[in-house]
Amino acid sequence: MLDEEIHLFLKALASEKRQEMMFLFLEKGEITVNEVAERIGIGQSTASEQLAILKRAGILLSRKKGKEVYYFPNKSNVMKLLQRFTSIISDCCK
Amino acid sequence: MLDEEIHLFLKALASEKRQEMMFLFLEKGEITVNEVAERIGIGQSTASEQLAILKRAGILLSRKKGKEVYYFPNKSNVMKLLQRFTSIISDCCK
DNA sequence: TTTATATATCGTTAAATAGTGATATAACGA
DNA sequence: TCGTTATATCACTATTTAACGATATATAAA
Repeated sequence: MLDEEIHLFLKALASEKRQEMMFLFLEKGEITVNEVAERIGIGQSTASEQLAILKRAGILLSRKKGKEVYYFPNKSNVMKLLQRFTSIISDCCK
Repeated sequence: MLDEEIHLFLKALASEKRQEMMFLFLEKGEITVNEVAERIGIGQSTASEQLAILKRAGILLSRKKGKEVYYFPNKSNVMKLLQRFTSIISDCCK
């Protein structure tokens, strides 16, 4: 149907908690796992797992600095996927 | 976070089955509930429920003709939501 | 090297979602 | 009117997803 990449992307965006997470990055640019857990009000392991989902979906990237891992938006990829999805819809559904 | 409308929209698109459904409309324009059930390979009641989710999410509309209900894409609303979402992302995440 | 901290992964439980068959409702045709 | 068909809704079960605490790994600091 939709290619796998877009499917993963849409799935990742479906959860309210993950949407909240995304929007943390608007303010902060990049954030550590623990910071996300605190700000959203979930456990460390949950935050780690949800961030991994966003990363697999092409929405976030991460870099390790010392013992911390900073996550940050993969904005160009998000825009690319959104545009692809938009044009699929736009070209169809006469 | 995201307004409720966009949240619902993204949630509705998360499921593979609902994505398949959407893409049926690319070919056919409008389809009845039973037709959807057959084409996707799910029961009538499931199709009805999933179509209702897509409708609540602003993705489909329906009209009744005799005893059948035809569903069809609410393309203008989908485009509107997609564009709103795109510009939220685009304006952020420096 | 030992201790402390940050993260990821694992096993489990809880909650949300999707699926089914049965049934109610509404419209059509005999 | 009565039977048939299309859909929606309901009660229930199964599947998926999210959450947690415990633990393993890696880095930093004492």
